[in-house]
Amino acid sequence: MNAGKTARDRARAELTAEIKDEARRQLASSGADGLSLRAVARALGMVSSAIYRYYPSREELLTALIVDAYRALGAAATAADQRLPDKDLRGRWQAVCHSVRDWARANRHEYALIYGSPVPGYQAPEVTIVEAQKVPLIMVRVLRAAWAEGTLRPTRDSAVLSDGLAEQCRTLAEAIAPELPPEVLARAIVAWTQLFGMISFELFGQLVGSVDPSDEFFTYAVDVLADLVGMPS
Amino acid sequence: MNAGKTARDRARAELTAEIKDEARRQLASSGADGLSLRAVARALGMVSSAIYRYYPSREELLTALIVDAYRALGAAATAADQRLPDKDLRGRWQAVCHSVRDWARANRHEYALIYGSPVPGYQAPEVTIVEAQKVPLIMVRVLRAAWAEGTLRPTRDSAVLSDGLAEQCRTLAEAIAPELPPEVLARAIVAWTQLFGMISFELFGQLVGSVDPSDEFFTYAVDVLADLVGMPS
DNA sequence: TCTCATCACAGAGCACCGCTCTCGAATCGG
DNA sequence: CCGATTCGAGAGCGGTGCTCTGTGATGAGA
Repeated sequence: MNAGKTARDRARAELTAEIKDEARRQLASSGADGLSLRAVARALGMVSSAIYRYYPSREELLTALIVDAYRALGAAATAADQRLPDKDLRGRWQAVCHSVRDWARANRHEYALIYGSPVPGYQAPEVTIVEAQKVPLIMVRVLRAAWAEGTLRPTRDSAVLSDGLAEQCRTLAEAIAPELPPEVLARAIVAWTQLFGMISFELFGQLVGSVDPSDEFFTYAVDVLADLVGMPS
Repeated sequence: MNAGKTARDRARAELTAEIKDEARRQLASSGADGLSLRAVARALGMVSSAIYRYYPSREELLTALIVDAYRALGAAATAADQRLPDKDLRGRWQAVCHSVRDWARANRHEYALIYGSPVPGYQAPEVTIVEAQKVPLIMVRVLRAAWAEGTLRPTRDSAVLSDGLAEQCRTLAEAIAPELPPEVLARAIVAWTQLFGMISFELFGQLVGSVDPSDEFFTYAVDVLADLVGMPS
């Protein structure tokens, strides 16, 4: 893939990657706040102004790290899903949820970077939005499989969708899962927000004093969620 | 309350408050990252080093703002709960949930400060932990009222508590609600994490492209949650 | 009321940050 | 081989948190 490129081009691609790698290392050890272009430059033995030849600003570097983080998380979830037999729907659902948590715990600062408080004034470019949809899409994929099988259980409680919400869910369904009724999608979104809510609470220290360590609580909650969306047991 | 204090003491208390107020103003407009001691000092017409007589570091100022934010949120939730008749349990539950969201939307940066990614290396002092428990305690209070009435509905799905989780819930119950069985408390924690998960997703922009605006979704989800914890309808 | 310790504040300064500009050297395409 | 482009180094700007020092105001005890 580097064939036909000049030495300069190859050097540029390599350095761009090295800068990002070093930045990721610093992100992992000191968080997004502690990531400094000057420190990255220092670690790479170059002068700080040289970095700007590769990333025009600190924000662009962070964006690159954000995209990578979403990709890595999506890959982890996909792998977890595919590791189980297609027919084991509830198992797949649970595996996906657990893989997200495992990745988040293993990459706390990268998780915080993408699911923590956004930097004020930061406008997420299109590509990050696309990557961010990966995990929910995998969750929907499992749901679709269950729906296709006809084993997805109907909802059992009193909450009903308002007209506007049903409309939003139908619009969403058109884009990602045309056959799913709005009720199913609405519950999927509940499950989605719940999943990340738990993980954020655990990682951000809100669970200290209640269910910390939270392994068993997480397993339990994932089970509750599986029931909520109607996953067959 | 200032009686018996010297002029110096009163001036000190006043300035301490003024600094915090100005800091809160800056927090509201530019977020925690943008809060600068120097800017606060400038706005107050003093030199930056003078601030350190009142707050020994930026972190201490942030801690003061964090405590205030927890207090304000707790107060909002309490007020929402008390605004409804004691007997309207489901209404109280929903009102508390909505009040949290409303407060968060009206004070985005303060919400991000307390429920977003924590500053790396930041150790929450005891007082913030106490204040942080206010909202979940109010939720538990409504639950206890329903339990006392005998109208709390039993759980209806397949998820069962593991031994360790049941033990954690019992320990927690001893501290805050001795009569509640672990199953109820476990579900309350699910609801708690779900509530803040939704709000964070909404405020941090993760809902863009699915259910944004999310008013109706939130109302729906709160209803689902009420069912989940067994709130009578 | 005088005295002396304590306190508040201004200012200078340190080390860091993101970012810009300039300049000479290396590299490239024609 | 030559002109154009790219690159790295360095200096510099304005900002940050924080420390230190000197000076004047304030307060409590004699």
